Amino acid sequence: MNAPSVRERMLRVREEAIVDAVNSLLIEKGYEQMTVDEVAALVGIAKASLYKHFPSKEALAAAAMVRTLQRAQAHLAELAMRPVTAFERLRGVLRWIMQMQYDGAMPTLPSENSALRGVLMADKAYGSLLMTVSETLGEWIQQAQHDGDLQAHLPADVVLLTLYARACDPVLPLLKASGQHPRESILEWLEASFFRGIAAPRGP
Amino acid sequence: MNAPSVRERMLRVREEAIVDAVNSLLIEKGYEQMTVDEVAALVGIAKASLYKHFPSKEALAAAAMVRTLQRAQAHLAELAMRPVTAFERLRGVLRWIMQMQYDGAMPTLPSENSALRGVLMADKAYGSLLMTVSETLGEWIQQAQHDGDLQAHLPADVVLLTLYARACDPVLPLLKASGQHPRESILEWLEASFFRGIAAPRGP
DNA sequence: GTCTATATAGCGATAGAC
DNA sequence: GTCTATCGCTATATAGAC
Repeated sequence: MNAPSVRERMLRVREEAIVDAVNSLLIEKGYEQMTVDEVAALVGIAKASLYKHFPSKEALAAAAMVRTLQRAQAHLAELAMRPVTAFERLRGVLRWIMQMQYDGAMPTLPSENSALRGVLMADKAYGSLLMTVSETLGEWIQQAQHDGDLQAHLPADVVLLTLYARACDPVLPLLKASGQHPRESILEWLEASFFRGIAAPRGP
Repeated sequence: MNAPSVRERMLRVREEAIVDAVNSLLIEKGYEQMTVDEVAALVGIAKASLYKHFPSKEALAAAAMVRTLQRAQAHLAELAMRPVTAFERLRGVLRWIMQMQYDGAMPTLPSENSALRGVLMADKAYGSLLMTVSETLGEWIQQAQHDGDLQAHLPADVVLLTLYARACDPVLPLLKASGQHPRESILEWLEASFFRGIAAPRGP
């Protein structure tokens, strides 16, 4: 293959800037309240120019969510290379989710009745990425259960959904917004409550 | 005070029907995707008539959410009369939330970037109700920590938010929608993961 | 208070010049 | 491929008759 031409590279840079803008608006306002006019204004180009790159608002949002999933996948690949237990890898995933959320870099996954949900379910790239990621996580979950680090009686899909749900949990952003606790405390409390719950350990 | 007149009672019945419709549409589609036309159609009256009862779409949603909070408060009052520990009362609250969610009777609390959030924060009735409920729950949380049933090192506001977050957690509806597990299993798994987490109990 | 009909505004998407 | 200007639709909210 030839090296990308100058035109192609400029195109990619421009589209990356667009996806950046979409991403931050998705984080700030969510899909429904994000307007294409705002995206154009944030990128600094006219709305009509946006539509030369992406055919619809839905495609804009899908591109942003696909990029987030790609970054998640890249982080999984890093974790997979570390010589640690499956449990430690899952812990790493949770930390990554929470750090992204804390830093305001994670567009919250669409909950049940969001219009974005329908958009993503119709997007093939998103769907296949999600399947790949889920398979990797599913293997780690089963391994961690086999190692005796996760409760073995919980179905793997329950654990997987519980983990995904941390990406759209309002607790972390609300605690951050309250300004009453330092970052590390918040991350530790939420990690602990994810793995150990909030109840006191039982006596003998 | 005099007994309510026939007119007043009809008014209340009509408005109750409106709130019912709003509630089910909020559950089904969420605030942004719910249209006032749909509400009117579901109630069976003209849209203009709706606006004689409620001044805006925001007021419609707020009324529905206030009623949900009132029902929550009523359930708290029931729980407060039972001769059980604070921990058991909190467990009862969690079960109530999950049962409402499972039965499709709970409009999911608005997460960070929903327009509904701004609506509710501006609503005085909702705000004062929320404060009352939070105070009751806060007392139970502190009592349960004092009893040694909840981890004492977790700040009460973290526990409170974690509990509230169960009301907008997508895990339960997704598990229900998957159709792979019976209702009671789902409720038990989620209750257990809330209090005990998903990790296996530690060693020695 | 209920209706039909309409005003008003915002937004997704497009036309057409350059 | 970028722009300005505009279309077309939908949704909130209101006017005015009964």
